[in-house]
Amino acid sequence: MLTSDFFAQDTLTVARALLGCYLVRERPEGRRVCRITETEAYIGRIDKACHAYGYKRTKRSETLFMPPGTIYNYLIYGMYYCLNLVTEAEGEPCAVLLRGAEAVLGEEDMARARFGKGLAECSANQRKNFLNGPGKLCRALALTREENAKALSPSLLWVTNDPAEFGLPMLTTAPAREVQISKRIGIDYAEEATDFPWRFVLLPASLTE
DNA sequence: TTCAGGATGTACT
DNA sequence: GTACATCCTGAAC
Repeated sequence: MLTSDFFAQDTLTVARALLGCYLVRERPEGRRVCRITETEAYIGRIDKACHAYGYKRTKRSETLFMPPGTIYNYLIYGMYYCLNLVTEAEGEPCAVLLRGAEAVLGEEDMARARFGKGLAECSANQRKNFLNGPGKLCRALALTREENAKALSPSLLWVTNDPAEFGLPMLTTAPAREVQISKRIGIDYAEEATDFPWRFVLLPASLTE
Protein backbone atom coordinates (compact mmCIF):
# COMPACT_ATOMS: atom_id res chain seq x y z
CA MET A 1 0.00 0.00 0.00
CA LEU A 2 1.30 3.43 -0.86
CA THR A 3 1.67 5.44 2.35
CA SER A 4 1.91 9.11 3.19
CA ASP A 5 5.64 9.02 2.41
CA PHE A 6 4.76 8.40 -1.21
CA PHE A 7 2.18 11.21 -1.34
CA ALA A 8 4.55 13.60 0.44
CA GLN A 9 6.68 13.77 -2.70
CA ASP A 10 6.53 16.49 -5.31
CA THR A 11 3.04 16.62 -6.86
CA LEU A 12 4.16 16.14 -10.46
CA THR A 13 6.22 13.13 -9.40
CA VAL A 14 3.23 11.61 -7.63
CA ALA A 15 0.87 12.31 -10.55
CA ARG A 16 3.24 10.52 -12.92
CA ALA A 17 3.96 7.65 -10.53
CA LEU A 18 0.27 6.92 -9.90
CA LEU A 19 -0.21 5.86 -13.52
CA GLY A 20 -0.55 2.09 -13.62
CA CYS A 21 -1.17 1.85 -9.87
CA TYR A 22 -4.27 0.16 -8.49
CA LEU A 23 -7.00 2.05 -6.66
CA VAL A 24 -8.78 -0.26 -4.23
CA ARG A 25 -12.22 0.58 -2.86
CA GLU A 26 -13.54 -1.50 0.04
CA ARG A 27 -17.30 -1.95 0.21
CA PRO A 28 -19.61 -4.31 2.15
CA GLU A 29 -20.51 -6.15 -1.09
CA GLY A 30 -16.85 -6.61 -1.91
CA ARG A 31 -13.77 -5.00 -3.29
CA ARG A 32 -13.69 -2.80 -6.38
CA VAL A 33 -10.31 -2.33 -8.01
CA CYS A 34 -9.26 -0.24 -10.98
CA ARG A 35 -5.97 0.69 -12.58
CA ILE A 36 -5.20 4.40 -12.83
CA THR A 37 -4.68 5.66 -16.39
CA GLU A 38 -5.12 9.42 -16.18
CA THR A 39 -4.09 12.02 -13.59
CA GLU A 40 -3.64 15.76 -13.20
CA ALA A 41 -1.53 17.78 -10.76
CA TYR A 42 -2.86 20.80 -8.84
CA ILE A 43 -0.36 22.93 -6.94
CA GLY A 44 -1.92 25.71 -4.86
CA ARG A 45 1.30 27.66 -4.41
CA ILE A 46 1.41 28.71 -8.08
CA ASP A 47 -1.69 27.32 -9.81
CA LYS A 48 -4.77 29.43 -10.57
CA ALA A 49 -6.73 26.27 -11.38
CA CYS A 50 -6.29 24.98 -7.83
CA HIS A 51 -9.04 25.64 -5.30
CA ALA A 52 -6.35 26.75 -2.84
CA TYR A 53 -4.45 29.02 -5.22
CA GLY A 54 -2.12 31.33 -3.33
CA TYR A 55 -2.80 29.37 -0.12
CA LYS A 56 -6.42 30.60 -0.10
CA ARG A 57 -8.34 28.84 2.65
CA THR A 58 -12.08 28.33 2.25
CA LYS A 59 -14.40 25.72 3.68
CA ARG A 60 -13.92 23.61 0.57
CA SER A 61 -10.16 24.10 0.09
CA GLU A 62 -9.37 23.33 3.71
CA THR A 63 -8.92 19.64 2.85
CA LEU A 64 -6.01 20.48 0.56
CA PHE A 65 -4.00 21.71 3.56
CA MET A 66 -4.30 18.35 5.33
CA PRO A 67 -1.54 15.68 5.45
CA PRO A 68 -0.37 13.83 2.31
CA GLY A 69 -2.60 10.86 1.53
CA THR A 70 -5.82 12.63 2.52
CA ILE A 71 -8.84 12.18 0.22
CA TYR A 72 -10.13 15.41 -1.34
CA ASN A 73 -13.54 14.69 -2.88
CA TYR A 74 -15.81 17.55 -3.87
CA LEU A 75 -19.07 18.05 -5.74
CA ILE A 76 -18.90 19.50 -9.22
CA TYR A 77 -21.71 20.67 -11.54
CA GLY A 78 -24.24 19.72 -8.90
CA MET A 79 -24.15 16.01 -9.64
CA TYR A 80 -20.68 14.55 -9.87
CA TYR A 81 -17.67 14.18 -7.63
CA CYS A 82 -13.96 14.55 -8.36
CA LEU A 83 -11.49 12.34 -6.48
CA ASN A 84 -8.17 13.90 -5.54
CA LEU A 85 -5.35 12.65 -3.31
CA VAL A 86 -3.52 15.31 -1.28
CA THR A 87 0.24 15.56 -1.85
CA GLU A 88 3.36 17.26 -0.43
CA ALA A 89 3.81 18.41 3.16
CA GLU A 90 0.88 19.22 5.41
CA GLY A 91 0.05 22.91 4.93
CA GLU A 92 1.19 22.85 1.29
CA PRO A 93 -2.15 22.76 -0.64
CA CYS A 94 -1.55 20.30 -3.49
CA ALA A 95 -3.29 17.25 -4.89
CA VAL A 96 -3.54 14.83 -7.79
CA LEU A 97 -6.89 14.51 -9.54
CA LEU A 98 -7.73 11.00 -10.73
CA ARG A 99 -9.42 11.40 -14.11
CA GLY A 100 -9.54 7.89 -15.53
CA ALA A 101 -8.94 4.18 -14.93
CA GLU A 102 -9.52 0.64 -16.16
CA ALA A 103 -11.67 -1.82 -14.22
CA VAL A 104 -9.75 -4.74 -12.69
CA LEU A 105 -12.05 -6.33 -10.06
CA GLY A 106 -15.67 -5.81 -9.03
CA GLU A 107 -16.72 -4.66 -12.47
CA GLU A 108 -20.24 -5.94 -11.95
CA ASP A 109 -20.66 -3.78 -8.83
CA MET A 110 -19.23 -0.80 -10.69
CA ALA A 111 -21.75 -1.26 -13.50
CA ARG A 112 -24.61 -1.32 -10.99
CA ALA A 113 -23.30 1.86 -9.37
CA ARG A 114 -22.85 3.63 -12.70
CA PHE A 115 -25.94 2.54 -14.64
CA GLY A 116 -28.18 0.70 -12.21
CA LYS A 117 -27.90 -2.50 -14.18
CA GLY A 118 -25.57 -5.43 -14.67
CA LEU A 119 -22.57 -5.47 -16.96
CA ALA A 120 -24.29 -7.80 -19.41
CA GLU A 121 -27.08 -5.27 -19.93
CA CYS A 122 -24.74 -2.36 -20.60
CA SER A 123 -24.36 -1.07 -24.16
CA ALA A 124 -21.06 -1.22 -26.03
CA ASN A 125 -20.68 2.53 -25.55
CA GLN A 126 -21.32 2.29 -21.85
CA ARG A 127 -18.62 -0.35 -21.51
CA LYS A 128 -16.20 1.57 -23.70
CA ASN A 129 -16.60 4.74 -21.62
CA PHE A 130 -16.68 2.93 -18.31
CA LEU A 131 -14.20 4.84 -16.12
CA ASN A 132 -12.79 7.47 -18.50
CA GLY A 133 -13.70 10.57 -16.50
CA PRO A 134 -13.45 11.82 -12.92
CA GLY A 135 -17.20 11.84 -12.34
CA LYS A 136 -17.56 8.32 -13.72
CA LEU A 137 -14.76 7.03 -11.50
CA CYS A 138 -16.40 8.37 -8.35
CA ARG A 139 -19.79 7.02 -9.33
CA ALA A 140 -18.39 3.57 -10.05
CA LEU A 141 -16.47 3.46 -6.76
CA ALA A 142 -19.30 4.99 -4.69
CA LEU A 143 -17.18 7.91 -3.52
CA THR A 144 -18.99 11.04 -2.28
CA ARG A 145 -18.56 13.89 0.22
CA GLU A 146 -18.60 11.14 2.85
CA GLU A 147 -15.02 10.31 2.03
CA ASN A 148 -13.76 13.89 1.81
CA ALA A 149 -11.02 14.81 4.31
CA LYS A 150 -10.49 11.21 5.39
CA ALA A 151 -7.12 9.49 5.14
CA LEU A 152 -6.51 6.71 2.65
CA SER A 153 -6.88 3.48 4.62
CA PRO A 154 -7.15 -0.30 4.15
CA SER A 155 -10.81 -0.31 5.23
CA LEU A 156 -11.97 2.51 2.97
CA LEU A 157 -9.84 3.34 -0.03
CA TRP A 158 -6.18 2.71 -0.76
CA VAL A 159 -3.60 2.58 -3.54
CA THR A 160 -0.93 0.02 -4.41
CA ASN A 161 1.34 -0.94 -7.27
CA ASP A 162 1.38 -4.62 -6.28
CA PRO A 163 -1.58 -6.75 -7.47
CA ALA A 164 -0.73 -9.41 -4.88
CA GLU A 165 -1.87 -7.01 -2.15
CA PHE A 166 -5.49 -7.13 -3.22
CA GLY A 167 -5.58 -10.85 -3.87
CA LEU A 168 -4.81 -11.17 -7.54
CA PRO A 169 -2.32 -13.94 -8.28
CA MET A 170 0.72 -12.96 -10.30
CA LEU A 171 -0.38 -11.12 -13.41
CA THR A 172 1.31 -11.86 -16.68
CA THR A 173 4.05 -9.36 -17.36
CA ALA A 174 2.34 -6.29 -18.75
CA PRO A 175 3.75 -4.65 -21.87
CA ALA A 176 5.36 -1.27 -21.32
CA ARG A 177 2.95 1.55 -21.97
CA GLU A 178 3.79 5.04 -23.08
CA VAL A 179 2.91 8.10 -21.02
CA GLN A 180 1.48 11.16 -22.73
CA ILE A 181 1.87 14.58 -21.10
CA SER A 182 -0.52 17.40 -21.98
CA LYS A 183 -2.51 20.39 -20.75
CA ARG A 184 -5.18 19.84 -18.16
CA ILE A 185 -8.87 19.55 -19.00
CA GLY A 186 -11.70 21.93 -18.19
CA ILE A 187 -9.76 24.82 -16.62
CA ASP A 188 -10.02 27.47 -19.35
CA TYR A 189 -10.59 30.13 -16.69
CA ALA A 190 -7.15 29.61 -15.10
CA GLU A 191 -5.20 32.12 -17.23
CA GLU A 192 -1.51 31.13 -17.60
CA ALA A 193 -2.09 27.91 -15.64
CA THR A 194 -4.36 26.69 -18.45
CA ASP A 195 -1.27 25.72 -20.44
CA PHE A 196 0.75 24.00 -17.70
CA PRO A 197 1.60 20.45 -18.91
CA TRP A 198 0.36 18.75 -15.76
CA ARG A 199 -1.86 16.00 -17.19
CA PHE A 200 -0.52 12.44 -17.44
CA VAL A 201 -2.15 9.70 -19.50
CA LEU A 202 -1.17 6.04 -19.73
CA LEU A 203 -1.78 5.22 -23.39
CA PRO A 204 -3.51 1.94 -24.33
CA ALA A 205 -1.11 -0.96 -24.87
CA SER A 206 -2.31 -1.24 -28.46
CA LEU A 207 -0.83 2.15 -29.32
CA THR A 208 2.58 1.29 -27.89
CA GLU A 209 3.46 -1.67 -30.10
C1' DT B 1 -18.38 10.63 -35.74
C1' DT B 2 -19.08 15.30 -33.51
C1' DC B 3 -22.00 18.78 -31.07
C1' DA B 4 -25.48 21.48 -28.37
C1' DG B 5 -28.20 21.52 -24.47
C1' DG B 6 -29.83 20.26 -20.04
C1' DA B 7 -29.42 18.19 -15.41
C1' DT B 8 -28.24 19.56 -10.83
C1' DG B 9 -26.28 21.60 -5.92
C1' DT B 10 -23.15 24.34 -3.51
C1' DA B 11 -19.28 27.29 -2.67
C1' DC B 12 -17.91 31.59 -3.25
C1' DT B 13 -18.31 36.73 -4.59
C1' DG C 1 -26.39 35.51 -8.72
C1' DT C 2 -22.55 33.08 -11.11
C1' DA C 3 -19.47 29.63 -12.09
C1' DC C 4 -18.11 25.14 -11.85
C1' DA C 5 -11.29 20.12 -12.36
C1' DT C 6 -18.80 16.75 -15.73
C1' DC C 7 -21.76 13.46 -18.19
C1' DC C 8 -25.63 11.90 -20.89
C1' DT C 9 -28.87 12.15 -24.65
C1' DG C 10 -30.44 12.93 -29.09
C1' DA C 11 -29.89 15.16 -33.57
C1' DA C 12 -27.18 16.00 -37.53
C1' DC C 13 -23.64 14.69 -40.51
